[in-house]
Amino acid sequence: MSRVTIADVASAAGVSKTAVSFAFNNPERLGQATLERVLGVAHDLGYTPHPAARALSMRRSGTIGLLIPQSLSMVFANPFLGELIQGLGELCEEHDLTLLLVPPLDGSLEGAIRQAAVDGFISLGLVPDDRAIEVLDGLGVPTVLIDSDESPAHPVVNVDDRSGAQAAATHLLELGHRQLAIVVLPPARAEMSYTPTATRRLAGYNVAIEAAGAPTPHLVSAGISVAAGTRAFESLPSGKRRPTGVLVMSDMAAIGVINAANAAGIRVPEDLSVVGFDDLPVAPWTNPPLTTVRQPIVEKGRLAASMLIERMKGKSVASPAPLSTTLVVRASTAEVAATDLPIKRR
Amino acid sequence: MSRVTIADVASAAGVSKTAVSFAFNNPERLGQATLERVLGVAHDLGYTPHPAARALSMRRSGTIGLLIPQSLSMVFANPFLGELIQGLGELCEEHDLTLLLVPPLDGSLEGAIRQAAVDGFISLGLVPDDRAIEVLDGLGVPTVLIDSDESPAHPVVNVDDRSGAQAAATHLLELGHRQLAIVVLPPARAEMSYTPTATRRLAGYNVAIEAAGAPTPHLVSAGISVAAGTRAFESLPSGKRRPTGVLVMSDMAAIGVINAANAAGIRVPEDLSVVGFDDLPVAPWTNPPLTTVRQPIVEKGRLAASMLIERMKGKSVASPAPLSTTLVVRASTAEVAATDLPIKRR
DNA sequence: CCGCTTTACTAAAGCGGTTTTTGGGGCCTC
DNA sequence: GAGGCCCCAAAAACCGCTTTAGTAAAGCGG
Repeated sequence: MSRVTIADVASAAGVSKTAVSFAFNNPERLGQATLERVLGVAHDLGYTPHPAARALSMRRSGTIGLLIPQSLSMVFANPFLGELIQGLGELCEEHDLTLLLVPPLDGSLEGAIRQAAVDGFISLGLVPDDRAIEVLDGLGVPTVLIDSDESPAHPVVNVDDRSGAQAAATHLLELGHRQLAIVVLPPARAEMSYTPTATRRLAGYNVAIEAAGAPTPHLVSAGISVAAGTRAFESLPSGKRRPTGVLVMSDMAAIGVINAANAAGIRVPEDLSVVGFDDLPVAPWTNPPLTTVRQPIVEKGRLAASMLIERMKGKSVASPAPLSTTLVVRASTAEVAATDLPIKRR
Repeated sequence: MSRVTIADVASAAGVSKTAVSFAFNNPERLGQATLERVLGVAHDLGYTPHPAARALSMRRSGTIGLLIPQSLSMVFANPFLGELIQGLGELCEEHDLTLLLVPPLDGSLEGAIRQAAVDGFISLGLVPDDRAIEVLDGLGVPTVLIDSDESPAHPVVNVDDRSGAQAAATHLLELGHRQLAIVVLPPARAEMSYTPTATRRLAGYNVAIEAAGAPTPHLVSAGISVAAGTRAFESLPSGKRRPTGVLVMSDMAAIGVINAANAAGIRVPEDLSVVGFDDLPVAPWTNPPLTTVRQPIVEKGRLAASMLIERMKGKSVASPAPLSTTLVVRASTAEVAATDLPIKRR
């Protein structure tokens, strides 16, 4: 009961393999009668070209790979990826492409890359000189980077993390907050330093804080899950050094912070202001609704996919300007409480 | 600057292609010295076996396909899929597999299937006699069905939709609601009837309603997005025939219903009780927190993936019993208001 | 009826690997 | 010193498809 091959169809229809192949890919090169006969026989036999054989022969698999630096269960816990895929998906479907999710296999992204039969890669959060990207380059597979550093070798799609972060910090400072904490995104892979995204956001926060002459904020690193946000809250200083405002680099972690605060009897926003980052669809529904920095995630995916598709056609594309971010003020931020005002401390 | 092939490595190392292949796949068949030399040369040249060629030759691609009946942008708007992929992903990574998302291409799932070089398929929400599944069978690719009907030909992973739905309806009825509406999941594909899931949930709702002798509920069909829920609410009867309780087959749509109700000045749960289905992570954060039926989505993915992997090894696996569902009561449901009590109408 | 182009189809050479089979020494054994 | 074994490595077949180059027959103007 093995698979029906092109040779089976050919002999059943009394023609050559070539004719069968033409029937599907080059019908105008066949006579009307033969064409119909071949197609008929192929259909009766339930013939489908073997995708791998086709890919090998045509040097094209009809698939693009999404390079994910962490495990799938980790990264899909954050709706961010779902949003991104919505954007990628639109373009993929438009161009008859399927999307392969490529997480590290056996701890190694490079190994996973080698195994992936794709026409192009979209990399998420990897710096251009990551080993994995170098492997990609060696292979000559077109690649587009999302949330990375500027690179001469690759087109890169970014948002204006810095301005967004700066706006978030400024917002808190204008509400009178001085004692701030920052919840930083963790490195994509254990041995690395901050992700490019985290670095830019951190810079944005700090610009505003320094400009306002506020004290150096307390830094905590936390994953992108609600649970990680909870842990981050618990590691914040308490007592009189407790921050009155927290800048969180991810909405999911921000939700964790809010939950943990509520559980600890600290009211948001009365006792603690929280600002997220992303503006995920859940942001308006949290309790209280989350003040956050909006970034156009779906658009990011769409743009990256369209650029990759251009590259796959052999055209060269330039990195676009970073997409703009905007602060969305909801109810998780408020003026600092009177008792927390710096003036009280004098 | 074309790709480095096995032949390049072979000639550079002064050996045959066989030796190079053995160096990677069968190292013990090579002498120590040759092995090291070949591996060294391969590394220097940056050689990586061509995945498609490898797949063709080995009859194995190291990829499993997730068959998605709708467009990616549609289906990823619901966190359900992200949850499911968390479960699938765990098993994939454990077994060094990557995950290919296969939505309909050019409107045709079958076409997309043919193009996908995978070792097995997981199908979401398709009935066993769907054309797409038939194509799969013809190909002899192992397949596991999620959210489908019982099938002798395929293992299928389901949850106990019926009991869950029945519990949800019973809950509302016990709170005194009589005038109910049901928001049904739409067919997976335009030409089809209700999905297996929708059918089972509907049956569960109806069992409870009939047992309580309540009037026939109003039926509305709506997609799985918030916006669809909003539209569903707007098409509910108003005036004295307005339902006091709504049973929604998806949390996202339930959120839309709540939003729309709030916007229309109808309070949840005082004026309207809403029950969802899924218990997505957002359910506790909605305003008010959503009463809903919990189904173990991640577990569903895990189970389906592990079954598929067994099948891919040639073992045959039986469909497990439906995973259990439980009603989670939160704040979106309450006793029917006095003015709505049937007794008032007499 | 001859040479030329078209039309309709086929043979064979890839695509880049894996795997089965074959063969060439070197070392033992009797 | 011939035969037998083992160890390594190479040759060749194969996976299933596409595509180039080529051929036989048909069409056609003169």
